[in-house]
Amino acid sequence: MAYWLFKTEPEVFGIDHLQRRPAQTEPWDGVRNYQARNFLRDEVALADKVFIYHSSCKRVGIAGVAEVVRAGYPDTSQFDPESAYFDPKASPQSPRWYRVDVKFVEKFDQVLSLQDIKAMPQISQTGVVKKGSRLSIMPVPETEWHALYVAATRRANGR
DNA sequence: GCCAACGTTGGC
DNA sequence: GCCAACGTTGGC
Repeated sequence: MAYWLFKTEPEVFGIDHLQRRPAQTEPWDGVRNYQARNFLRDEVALADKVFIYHSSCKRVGIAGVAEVVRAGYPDTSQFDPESAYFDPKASPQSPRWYRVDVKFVEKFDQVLSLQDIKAMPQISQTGVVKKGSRLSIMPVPETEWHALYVAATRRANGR
């Protein structure tokens, strides 16, 4: 099993939206970056765990956890001329963009802030701490996942 | 709203 | 295939 971090703008779709979805499940679509696409298509697997990261908002950081319930398959929004994610160069015969389905697992009582994450000496690989990292789908090394998870739940317990 | 960093586009 | 111009991301 692998671990990931997915960025999202909580005003558009955040951990609360995911929790309220039917079956608490949602297709993670609209990713239009090749490096992120490659992860979704080739590497993100069933049962992988995902940190939901809130960006471009007041409380930037990791808000909770989701689980992959369907591995990569074509993002149908690329075929829909009505969609903001429409891509005229894509076709069902040769899809360009992929998505996975994720299911809500838990929401942390408090967001583990980017500031706190950057202050953790054991976090160096997870892209979010790197300057200029704009990837919206990024791998999290297992050891860093566990450290982040402990930090997030410790905060949630009020210490 | 600013601006640095990055990805993409397109002329050549 | 280079690279300048442009658009977007995202923390602050």
